[in-house]
Amino acid sequence: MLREIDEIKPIPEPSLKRLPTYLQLLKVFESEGLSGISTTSFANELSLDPTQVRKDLGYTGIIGKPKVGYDVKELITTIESFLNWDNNSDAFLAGAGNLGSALVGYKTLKEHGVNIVACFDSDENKIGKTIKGVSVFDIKKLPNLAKRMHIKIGIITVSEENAQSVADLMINSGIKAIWNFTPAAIKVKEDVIIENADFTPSLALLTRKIYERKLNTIRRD
Amino acid sequence: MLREIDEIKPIPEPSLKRLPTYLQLLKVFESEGLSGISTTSFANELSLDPTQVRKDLGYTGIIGKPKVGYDVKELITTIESFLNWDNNSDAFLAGAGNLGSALVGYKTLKEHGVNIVACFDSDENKIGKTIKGVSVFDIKKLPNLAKRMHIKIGIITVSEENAQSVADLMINSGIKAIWNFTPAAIKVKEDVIIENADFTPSLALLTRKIYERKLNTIRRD
DNA sequence: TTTTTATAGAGAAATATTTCTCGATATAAG
DNA sequence: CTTATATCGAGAAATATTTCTCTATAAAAA
Repeated sequence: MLREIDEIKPIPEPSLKRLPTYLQLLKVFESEGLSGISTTSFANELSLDPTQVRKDLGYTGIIGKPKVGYDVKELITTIESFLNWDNNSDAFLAGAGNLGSALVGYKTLKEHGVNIVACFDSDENKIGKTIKGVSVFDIKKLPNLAKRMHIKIGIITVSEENAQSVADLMINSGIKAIWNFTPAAIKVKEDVIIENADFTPSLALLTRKIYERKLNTIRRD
Repeated sequence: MLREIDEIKPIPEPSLKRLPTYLQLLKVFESEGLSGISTTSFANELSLDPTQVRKDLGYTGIIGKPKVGYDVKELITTIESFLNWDNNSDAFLAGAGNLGSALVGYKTLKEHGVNIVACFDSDENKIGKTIKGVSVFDIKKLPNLAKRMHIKIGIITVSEENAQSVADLMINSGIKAIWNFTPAAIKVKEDVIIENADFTPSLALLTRKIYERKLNTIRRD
C-alpha cells in the first residue's frame, strides 16, 4: 500500500489550480443533465489544450473511456475527493470587515470543506455582534478558543500591518494552516502551511495586460 | 525605438505575479528608512532563490550595483511603472455585496491605478445607496454610463450564475478588460482582456496541502 | 460483421521556468 | 595601494510544464 503512494506522481501546482475550474464546468453540465464529458468539450469551453485537461484529470486517478470521455458525476466526486472538499474542517477567521463577511457568507466555502465557526476582531464595534449567524469575538479570546476547539485552519482578513502578528497568535494557538488574504508575506515555521489568496498578483496581471495591449496597439500603427 | 520593444523578453507570468510581493516588502523597508536592498535580503525575507529575484527584477529593466544591490525608492517606482500602477483608470463594479464593498473600500486599488467610480446591482435595496461614497446604480444603467464615461475596466463580484451575462453587458458597453471574482469561466472575444481573481484555486491549494500533509504524517508512522 | 471515428492515455518532444556557475565590479578591509 | 568580499547579470544546466505523436479502444456507421 505504501509503495503505491510513492509511485503516485505529485500533481503540479498549475494543474491543481485548474481543477476548480473543471469542477465549476462539470456542475454546469450536471445541472444541464449531461452524464458524460470529453476533454475536447472541456477544452472548447475553457480554451485549453485537450491533452492538458487529460493530464490534469489523470493526476486525480480518474479513468476515462475512449470515444466517450468521463462520467460527469464520477468526475465531480473524484475531483472533490482529491481536493479533500468532501471532508469538513472548522476554521477561525480574523478580521470581520467586508472581505471577512463575504467569506463567512460564501456557502461555497462550507461546501468545500472549510467551515468558519467563529470570527475575531479587535474593533469594539464589531465584537459581540454576529455575521450571518457567526459570532465575532475579541481577538484576545482566539488562543483559548482555538485550543479548546482544536482549530487547525485560520483565515486572515485583517489589515496588512496586522497580518504577521495575527498569524503568530494563530500559530501559537495550535493552528496549522493559514489562508492569508493580505498582501503581507507572512513568515511561518516549516510545519505550518501558508496559502496566499491576496489578489494583488492578479491585479498585476490585469494592469500589465492592459498596458501591453496598449503598447502593441501603438506598435501596429 | 521599435526594435527595442522587439528585443525585450516578455516577462513570464510567475515572475509578474511575484512583483507585488517584492513591492510590499520594499515599502516595509522604505518605511524603516532603508535606502538599499540586495536580492539576498529579498530571498531571506521571502524564502526565494536570490537568482530568481534578480531575474524577476531584471524584466522591469532596473539595474543594480554589485556588492550594493538596488536603490529602494528607484526599485519601487520602477516596479510600479512596469505594472502601470502609476497611471489611473476609472472602473465600474457590478455586484454590490460584501466582496464588492471590500474592493470599493481598498485604497490599495486606487493607489494601484484602478479607480472604482460607480457600482451596479439589480437588488432594489442596494440601488440608490452609496458604498464608501460610491453610488450604486441599477445594472440596467451600466451600458449608457459606461459609454458616456468611456469606461474600459469592469469588475465582476456578482454571483457565479450571473457572471457571464454581466460580462456580456459590460463588453457590449465598450469595456475592454474584465476582472472576474467569480469561479465562473467567462467566455469573451479575443480582443477583451479577462483576468480571474477568484480564490477557489487558492482554496484547492490550501485543502490539498493539508490533505498531503496528513498523508505524509501517516506514511512516517 | 467490418469499417470508421472520436477520444483516452502513454511516452516523446518542445517550451517555459528555475537554479546553478562564473566572470565582472563596487565597496570595504588590510 | 592591494586584497578580500558581496552581489549583479549573463549564460548554461537542470527541472517543470505543456504540447505533440501515436497506439489502443469503445461506440457508431456502413
